[in-house]
Parts: sequence; C-alpha cells; structure tokens
Amino acid sequence: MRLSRYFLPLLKETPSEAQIVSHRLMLRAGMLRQEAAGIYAWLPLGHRVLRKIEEIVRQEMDRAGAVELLMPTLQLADLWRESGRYDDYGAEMLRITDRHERDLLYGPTNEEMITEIFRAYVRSYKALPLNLYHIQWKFRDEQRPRFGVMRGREFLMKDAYSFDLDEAAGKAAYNRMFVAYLRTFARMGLKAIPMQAESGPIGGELSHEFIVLAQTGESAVYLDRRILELPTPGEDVDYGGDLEPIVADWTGRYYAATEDVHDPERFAQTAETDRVTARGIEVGQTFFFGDKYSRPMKALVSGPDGVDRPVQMGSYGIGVSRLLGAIIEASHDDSGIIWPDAVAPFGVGLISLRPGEVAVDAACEEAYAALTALGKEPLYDDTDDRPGAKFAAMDLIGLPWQLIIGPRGLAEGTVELKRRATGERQIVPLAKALEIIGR
RNA sequence: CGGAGUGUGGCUCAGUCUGGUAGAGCACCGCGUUCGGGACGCGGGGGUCGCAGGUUCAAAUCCUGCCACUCCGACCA
Repeated sequence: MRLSRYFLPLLKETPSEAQIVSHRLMLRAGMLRQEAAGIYAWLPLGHRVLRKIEEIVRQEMDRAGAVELLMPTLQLADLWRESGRYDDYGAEMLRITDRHERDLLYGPTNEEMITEIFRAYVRSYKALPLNLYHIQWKFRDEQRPRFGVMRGREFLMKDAYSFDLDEAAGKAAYNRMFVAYLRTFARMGLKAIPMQAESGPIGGELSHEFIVLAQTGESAVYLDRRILELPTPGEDVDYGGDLEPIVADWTGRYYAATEDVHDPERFAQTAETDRVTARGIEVGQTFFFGDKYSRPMKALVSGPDGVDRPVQMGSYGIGVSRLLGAIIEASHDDSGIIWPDAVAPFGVGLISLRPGEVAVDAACEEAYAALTALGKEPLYDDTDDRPGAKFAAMDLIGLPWQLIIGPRGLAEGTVELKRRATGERQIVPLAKALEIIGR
C-alpha cells in the first residue's frame, strides 16, 4: 500500500477524551473514530489489525474442532423470555421495538439463539460433540463506557458454544477451548493467564478468565511467578487426546486469581519471592454451565440408551476488539505502538526519504515489489513529508520493521533497516535487508 | 446509577467572571526556501460559539430548559 493513496489520519495532538495509553495511541494512529459513547468507527489501519486478530482466533478455533457460523445482531425477545434472562439482564440490554411492536434486542451474547438453533436440528448423541462459534458485533449498554475499545458498548466478540452428551464430555470440550485460548493469545504475542473466575450472569460453576498482564489493567491480579514460565501448547497439540494434564498444569499448580476471588490465605502459601501482584485485562472467558439453558429451552438429545436428556453446554468468549487495546497496553513505548508481527497491520514500513529522486524512487520500487512478493505487506511512505515527520509517524503506527531508503545511503550502496521493538538499526545493502526481513 | 466537569474551525485550547461585529498554535490550500528524527517565510480558506427559549439597543458571555461528551465511584467481553 502506498501511503499517498491510503487513508491514515494521524493526530499530532492527543484528543482530550482519551485517558489510557491504548485509547490515545489508537486515536493518534488513525485507527479509530468515536461516533458516540462507547461506539467506534474502525478506520483502515484499525480495521486491518482487527481482521488479523480475527483470523488468528478463527484459525485456532477451527484447529480445535469448532465450526464457524454467523448469527444476527438482533434477536427476538421471546427467545430470551424462554431462558428467563430477558428480565434478568437489566438495562445493559439494548431493547428495540420494530414497526409491528415486536420486542427485539441487540444481542449482548448468544446462548439462547445458539440453543434454539441446536434444538431445531440435533436430536441424537451421534451428532456430538459439537462446537459452534461466530465472530459478531455485540452490544451491552454500559452505564459508563470508557477506555476506548477496552470498554465500548458495541464490541466485536468471538463466542463459541459446545454441546455434549454428558458432563465428562462437556469438560473435555471445555479443555479443548481452554487449550485453544492459550494458543490464541500466545500467537498474538500476549501473556494471557487463565484464572479462576466467577461466572456472573452466564451461569455455571466451571469458569476461567484469561487475563493479559498490563500495568494499566482494569483489575488487580495475584499470581505465582512460575505460571508465567509454563509452556504454551504447540501447533501439534492433539485435540483428540486427553488435554486434562495441560489444563491441570495451568489451573492447579500455581496460584492465580483476580481480586474478585482472591484468597489471601492461599496466596500466602506461595513463596514470597514467587508472589506477584499485578494488573490485568480480561480478554477471554470460558464457562461450562451444563444444562442451564438446554433444560429450560428444551434442547434435548437422546443417548445410546434412547433416553432424552438436556445437552451439556459451555460457552467461550474472546473480546476481539478489546484485544487491540490489550495488545497496545502490553506493547508500546513513548513513541507509539509496537505491534507483534502476527497482528501488525502492515509488515514493513518502507520510507522514501526523497521521493522524486530517480535513484531513491528506483530503489524504493524495487524494495516495494520484493516485500510484496515476500508477503510482507509493505506500507510505502512515498509522500513529500520531511524525514523527521515520516520517522515519527512510522514509530507511532508501530510496524515491526522500517526500511529507510535515502540518497545518502544509496550513494554508499546501503539502506537502513530498523526493528521497531528494539530500535536496533542495521546499515546494509538492500538485498541484505530484504533477506533479514524475509527470515 | 450517585458525584464532578466540559461543549468555541479537523485537533489542542484562550475568550465567558466584568455583554459591544470570534482569536492563537497545530492541521489544510498556494508560492518560495528547505529536506537523514515532527522545518521556515509570505499569502489564503474554513466557525449557526452543543440545541431551544428568555433578558437586552446588543449574547460565545447573563437566565431557564434540554442534549451530548468526559472524569471519579459503584458495575461489566
């Protein structure tokens, strides 16, 4: 992409409404535009990152055996009356009336609808296990939206729902999602720690929150340092096998809890040198809630014995849009964002220090073509801005590599390659720079 | 939902107390000089001062009502 043809409205000054660093940087980097309290338009740069995150989530869900579908944002109130949650949910639910005076709502989550879909088609244990998920916009009418995408009213969420015949199979399904979550967040360059959680309005007893550690996190967390060293399951993890040992490692060996469920006495049993008090951002939550919805909504399956029983369910959410904020909170410096390679909106920022000068233009075009061929998605700054402004802009938007081409270096047969995360610079021939980026 | 604030050009803000024909910096457009870490000069465009009433010869400024947004707290992917 050529910057001269792109839409990247950078802000030099910080808009006054933004309090936390991720919100400030997203606004300054031209990723986001607030349209109302907690409601945002995703500008091209932000949209690209959102898509990258979505794709990682999708790949890991698919790998774990979940099947994607897409449910609507609007739902009939009657469905929620079946589960009893229409009244329970309160003012956070955005309620709408259509022209026929039918009660609708903008979905804050989809347990009811997925249960309705399931019961319409599935009768037999032979169709199980089944896990259906979608990535769809949700709306929760927060009393006080804030922190940009960290707590918006409209947000993009991946929600998966598992269906199993009995509790043991249901817990195995829960474990598959648990492992998939460990992998998903790790791929985005995040340290996400699963912690015992209260299940809140979703219900159920088995639940974990996945918390990203960041200084600006919304809640206090307490954990054993050693949990940070646990290995993330690899790409080759066997989702058909027993995942309980992995889950047990992450949930049973070391203390980790949010302030809601923190138990100081148990925490005190951890060696003082291993005790860590930090702040965290919740980026996902898993629930196993058995027949909480299937029983009232009569989602029954018959087992091998021919007897009907409510299907055992779990649900598994990831705050896709919130993850952008969480990643930035965890990865930035004074100059701007530092995107992990896997979610970066562009792989390389190609900076021409002197557009219009023949040799510089030629070298830039060569680099642009080569980077594109490498699949590195270069963003080519071919504008007439001064070098200083270009460097500052590139640091702000945080692409992993900066390839800087100017007349001075070219006279020596070199270009400059900068790694955004470390600030490390190498003065090398173009071919060498391309080779390093391509590794 | 309790408490506290703020609405003036795209952004950051001054002007409001003490009423008198709307300002600065950045951004934008033109020209010129510049050009390896957010340049400079000259010229220029852009604002129903959140909305609606009211007071007044005169309202960004005073009064009333409404709306939106932000912050602190209680609550949440």
